[in-house]
Amino acid sequence: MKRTHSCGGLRLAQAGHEVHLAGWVSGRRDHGGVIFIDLRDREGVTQVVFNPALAPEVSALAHGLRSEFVVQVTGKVSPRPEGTKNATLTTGEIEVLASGMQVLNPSETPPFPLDEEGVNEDLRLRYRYLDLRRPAMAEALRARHRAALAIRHYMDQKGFYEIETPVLFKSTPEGAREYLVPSRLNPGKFYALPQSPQQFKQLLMVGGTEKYFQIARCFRDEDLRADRQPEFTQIDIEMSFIGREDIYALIEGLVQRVWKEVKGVEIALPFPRVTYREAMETYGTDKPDRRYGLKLADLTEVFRNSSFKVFQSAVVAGGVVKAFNAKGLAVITTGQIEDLTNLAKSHGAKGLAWIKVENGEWKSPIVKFFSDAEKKALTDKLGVEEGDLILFGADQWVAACEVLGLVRIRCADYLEKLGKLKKDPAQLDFHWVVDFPLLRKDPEHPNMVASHHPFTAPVEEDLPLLESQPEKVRGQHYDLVLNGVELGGGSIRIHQGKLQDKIFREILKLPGDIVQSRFGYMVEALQFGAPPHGGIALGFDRLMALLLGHESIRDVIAFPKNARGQDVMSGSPAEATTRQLKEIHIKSETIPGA
RNA sequence: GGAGCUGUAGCUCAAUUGGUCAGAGCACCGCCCUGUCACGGCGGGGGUUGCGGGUUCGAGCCCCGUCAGCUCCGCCA
Repeated sequence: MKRTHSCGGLRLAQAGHEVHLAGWVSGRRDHGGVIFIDLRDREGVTQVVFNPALAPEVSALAHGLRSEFVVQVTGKVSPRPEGTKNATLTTGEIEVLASGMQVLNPSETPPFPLDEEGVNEDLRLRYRYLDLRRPAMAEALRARHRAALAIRHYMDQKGFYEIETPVLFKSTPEGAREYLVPSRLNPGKFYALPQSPQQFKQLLMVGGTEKYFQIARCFRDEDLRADRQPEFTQIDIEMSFIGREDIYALIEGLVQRVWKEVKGVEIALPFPRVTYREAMETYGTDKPDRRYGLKLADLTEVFRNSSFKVFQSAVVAGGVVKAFNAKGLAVITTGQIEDLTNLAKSHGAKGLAWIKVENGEWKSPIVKFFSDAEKKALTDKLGVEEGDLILFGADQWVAACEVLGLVRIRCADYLEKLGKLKKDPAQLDFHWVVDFPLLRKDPEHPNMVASHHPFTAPVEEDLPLLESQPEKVRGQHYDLVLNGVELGGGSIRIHQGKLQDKIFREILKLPGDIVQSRFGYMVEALQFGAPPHGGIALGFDRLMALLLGHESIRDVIAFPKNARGQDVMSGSPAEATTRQLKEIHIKSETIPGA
């Protein structure tokens, strides 16, 4: 053994013991005579003292130590002299008086300091193996391991089996764009990497497994975000003979366990339920951040007969007028108003109407169109006061809500920077969003499409509406939301083959041959006595980011990709050779001769 | 596909209206220093201001283009 203790473990109790430590030099203070080295491993830091009076040869050697050298030290644990204890270190009561030292490996000068925050992320990713030595990253990996263990213990206690499902799967083009994997043995054919183990976990239920879970890697070839990676990890769960309430109870217990074991934080149960309709009406999103107000109000009736044509015509067209009061944001700059307008426009709005209330005056390009009655209704409904900013949306219901929902979030950011609003990460507003519509209209599609996926079961009492008013049918779907982040979602599935087939053919109107080739085996499986079943998937990376207070899931993944899906350390993705391409029967447009 | 922000030493950043502005701290190298923990002192090296054009007597600063990183919109059944 190269060491007898970790660099985080020594206390006064070990005083007088001869120990071996090994680790990285994280700092040195060379006084010419005595030299102090902070020796770091993943458990902590211990001060090593080289005293020329006690160990002249070793001390001479210690002059040559530099940052990130890997060394092994032999010495005696000694209480620090009075007045030199360091309360910021867990090992601060003691130090190790070196009697021997060996450099196990020297190091180049690190390209960035490992003891400071705020280093350019691109550089950190390029040297991820150094970045991972930083205590914050070491802590993230430790916590992630703890969380995974807590999940496995909890799921085992609840009677679940952890079962692996294939990574080489089949393309199901309805959902997210997939990564394709060419098959060498089957020229011209491709696997696809799963966007989730959805179909396999349902087939496990048909297979009588009853309770399945998996900490599963999933793949989606879509554009990246701070909370989206091309490969990410889901806590995937499915169970038989259950209803929605069973899933809520299971997941609430799971989340409670994880927060308790990793953070020591007690979470109150049960989580509140919010309907999709209510979330959209009030917050303009199906994953609301309810830690702050800025709630949306409906003003459709106020402007039904307005002389302001933009609002009035939206109502005539069957739409709505919505608004919210960004309390205290009248100090907004012209540039910020322009940003908000661009945000609204990029989401399909024609513009963004606003009113600033400053010095007792309503300042706005549109206020001249408002009657006194309309102004009074606004004041009453939105609680308008000096210093407020009112923002409007007028469109079809979903569009108006969503645009204002985005604007609301951006306004909250502005208010937070002004110190007028606080989004406290310690406040944990878990809630379920329920009663989603089963189907929705998609502008790029002639028919209705599944709001989530086509295996979601309709709410039973809505079944009679499936043919007559499909848009009114609610799905047995549920999302788990925390502080404006969708942590996960799932549903009770359709378990009757006939109903599943009807959804594919008659409601989603997929061509018969497509249904057969893509989902035939699913429909067939459901016809062999599939049990009623349902499940959920939680985003493990997002969960960890929220748990540890990180903005980006990249900070809780050991080797993440950048915003272009590249690993800048290894240089992936990279070109393939002509020979490789030939083997898998691929011709490249960008590689000559391939 | 679109929008915004950013790009100056190894790192984090500064440089008034375009005018000795190529700078600081840390890091690095050398010398000194026996109780520091952000050790201290003296000295030193280090730059194609992302890249390419343009305007100007003069560009880190203004204009155009381009590249890269991040964030957001679209996208994410």
